[in-house]
Amino acid sequence: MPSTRDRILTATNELFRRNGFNGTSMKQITVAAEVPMGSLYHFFPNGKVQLAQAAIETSGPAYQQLFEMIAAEAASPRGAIADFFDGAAEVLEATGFIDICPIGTVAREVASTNETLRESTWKVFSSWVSAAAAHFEDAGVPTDEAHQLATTVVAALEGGFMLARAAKDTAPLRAIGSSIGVLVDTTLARSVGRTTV
Amino acid sequence: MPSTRDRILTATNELFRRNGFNGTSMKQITVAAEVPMGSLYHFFPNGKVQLAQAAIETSGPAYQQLFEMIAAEAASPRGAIADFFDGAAEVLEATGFIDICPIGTVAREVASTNETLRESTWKVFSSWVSAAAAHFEDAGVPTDEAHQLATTVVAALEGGFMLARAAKDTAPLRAIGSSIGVLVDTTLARSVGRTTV
DNA sequence: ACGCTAATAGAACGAACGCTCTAGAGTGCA
DNA sequence: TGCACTCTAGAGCGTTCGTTCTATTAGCGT
Repeated sequence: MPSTRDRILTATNELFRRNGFNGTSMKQITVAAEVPMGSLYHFFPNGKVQLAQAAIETSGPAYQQLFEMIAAEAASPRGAIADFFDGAAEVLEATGFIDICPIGTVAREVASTNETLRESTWKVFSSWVSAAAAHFEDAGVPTDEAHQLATTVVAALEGGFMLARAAKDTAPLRAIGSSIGVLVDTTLARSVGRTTV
Repeated sequence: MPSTRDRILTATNELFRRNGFNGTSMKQITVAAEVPMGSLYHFFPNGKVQLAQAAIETSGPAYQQLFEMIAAEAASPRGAIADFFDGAAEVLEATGFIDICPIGTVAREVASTNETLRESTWKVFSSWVSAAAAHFEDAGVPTDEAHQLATTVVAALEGGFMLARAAKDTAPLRAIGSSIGVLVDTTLARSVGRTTV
């Protein structure tokens, strides 16, 4: 049995994946985490925003670690991209199209209404972009171009989650993965061509 | 002064852009639309879901019309892409980073909780994809590939909205626009090469 | 055994939620 | 003028929201 605090964070992220920030109530979280109200406010005395921030900033690095693991096992950047999108598609199907990324949903919900949470979401996204950009740089893509490509990959992934859930079908996600794979490959080929010659 | 019904729909979409579906209350809508509660339920007797559905399904075609206008004025598919993303970036800046697309936010909020609204959001997205795919086909891209590319463009656009709002900066959106422009160009070049030879 | 702090437990608060209801104002046709 | 119907108007319904509150129960160093 994980610690009370961990159970709260896990339950929060899981509920955010289904219902988002505004669609999730504190009561729901206590039920899902099997924790009394008092414990919730004991660990997060500043309430829902503080809890959401903690949930975002713990799940962010967790996803990044997952990405790194997939990237390490893949034979090439393009292979890693394919594994990302295919893996995401499988998770979507397995979970009945619950959102994969709780952060994307929350990001759009709170961007205009809560500066604290907006900054948290961006902190996570930008760290993902930096991590992906580093891999593209390693493969020979110039810094600026690598960063741009990494930004596109993250955007396409999040956009893919949205379309696949709206469609209740993984086809859009797989199509996007294929397109992004092509983009990564052509970008790499162009960069290597330039730097090698 | 637009009709009461139109004022309600406009106010609803505007509030959805800021606060999403769950973050917007019926009371807020009556205030923004300058309409009494009675009128709201007169035009949308089935309540918030019916109102949201109407808002989504009226704004969807409106955006599509805007897309078509931009596409018609652009010199090439790639130019159209650039105009889309640059235009979106300018709107974001001008409005203080209020969401451009109310549908994307709502889509992720309700996908797991309301089948009616999920279907509405997908109806809109898939019509956008079809419209974009038609343009790529006109430019010589085979049907399947055109559809895949169009899906990617929509996903990248929505993902770009998310990142730009989270960052409070249009740089991610512009970077993504540039990448997608490259992708469109290479796909077109490859298709034309194949079909011409 | 004691005292102190961390954590558990859930009832209860005022505010806000989506929605219903009844009453009246406006409009067009006979 | 009188009738029928659409629309306006907002108070008030029961429910749920995020949060606070007081009380009780573990865990642990001494």
